[in-house]
Amino acid sequence: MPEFKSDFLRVLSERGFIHQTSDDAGLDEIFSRETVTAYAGFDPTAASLHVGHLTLIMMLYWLQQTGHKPIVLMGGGTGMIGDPSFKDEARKLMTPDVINENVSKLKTSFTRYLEFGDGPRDAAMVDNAEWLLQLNYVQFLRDVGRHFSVNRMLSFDSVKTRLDRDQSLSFLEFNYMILQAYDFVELYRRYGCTVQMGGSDQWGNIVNGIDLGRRMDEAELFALTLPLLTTSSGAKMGKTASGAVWLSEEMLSSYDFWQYWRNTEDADVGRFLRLYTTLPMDEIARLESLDGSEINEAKKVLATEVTAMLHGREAAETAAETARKTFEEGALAESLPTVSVNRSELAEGVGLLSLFVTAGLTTSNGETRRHVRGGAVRVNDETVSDDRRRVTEEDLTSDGVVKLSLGKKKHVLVRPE
RNA sequence: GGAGGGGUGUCCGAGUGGUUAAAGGAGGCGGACUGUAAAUCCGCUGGCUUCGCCUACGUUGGUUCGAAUCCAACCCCCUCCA
Repeated sequence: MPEFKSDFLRVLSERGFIHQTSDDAGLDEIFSRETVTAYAGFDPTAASLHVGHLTLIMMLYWLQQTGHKPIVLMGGGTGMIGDPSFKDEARKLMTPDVINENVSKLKTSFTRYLEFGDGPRDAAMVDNAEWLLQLNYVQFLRDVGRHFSVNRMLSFDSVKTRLDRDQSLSFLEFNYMILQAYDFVELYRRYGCTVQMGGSDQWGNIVNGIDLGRRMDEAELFALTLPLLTTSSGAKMGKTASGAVWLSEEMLSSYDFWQYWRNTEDADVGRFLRLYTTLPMDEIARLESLDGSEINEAKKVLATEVTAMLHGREAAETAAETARKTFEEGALAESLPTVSVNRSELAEGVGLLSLFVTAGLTTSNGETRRHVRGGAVRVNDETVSDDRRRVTEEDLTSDGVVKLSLGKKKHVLVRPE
């Protein structure tokens, strides 16, 4: 691994952020010489970012911390098309309404990581809909399209899977990389942005932007990509049964977010501490060297630190404390996720099956029933074997709640109202 | 526009008239073992008022006692030709 002069690249390098750059020496040069403006793009394909985006966000964080200017580019325009890179088939087109809504929701996730403002090093949030939606087709083709060779575009790995599998790649999708390339040039013109960062799957798109910048403006632009993250056992980051591990509190509680990190595989602890926390390297080295069950301490630190950055220190401490009480004392923690039921309903008795659905632990009565058969369902820590069991006021503990558990890890409190 | 191929459950993928809620795999969940880990083994994996009923194999109709399987029309995708 090369030695870098610039603070930014040194931090990224020692923490394992760098997969590939277009020019190690050139990047190092500009980062040590001046305040660099760099951007990363996020497409509004869902109403929340997920853990997979976190690496890129952390990269932007370090960029700002080491004295440079990050730009968060929302893909309000490119979202109208959909990135075909490495996808097996075309995504469904999203309606402009959904895109706009997603764009506005995604913005909130960045506020804890970056300081936005108008200063030279303040982060900026830009939406490429601003320029992409007004392009004049023929003019665009003449200005930008003439710089692209279809022969070359077809040779990119990112579209090869589609072509090799004889699946259609629509002209619409084929244009995605041109628009992303154009974004880079537009940001260079507007903000003097010279670096684009992204996942390794974006390499082709980014390099296209670099070429286009050179051809149109004789600009010297750079690419910096991140490794595509998987867990040690090869699973993609951030996938669970209930879907992705979302960053939005609305879509995933801070307690569940904390739990996700707490359950990190041993082999990933060090890597994740470096990537997703801001702890000093020697502290990470110490945590990482813990053996056997002691590594659980490191996992708790990891979970708390990552949660603190996203949801705030207080929420993280609460989640940690809730987990400690629940798992280590077996006690009933007040702050477990809670659902409320009508008190009069409870007086009559609520069916266990549907109560689990209400609590969000299962998605159907049938699923609950299967879990009962499998011995996974507990009420106040007692295994339930009768799927017709009803939950009544008599099940209320001295704390006035009923604790429902699915398996060893998922718990929800039911509170009468 | 013409010729051919295809659309199956979360995904991949078998199935070409009946015991098919649909093989197999992946993924996911649960159980055992552990350390809220990994690996391993076992179970589950459409819904419901569950000895039964309902929905489901691109859509809509039809043939039949009976269809994912046969027929017709339509929609979408792919390949080649124009």
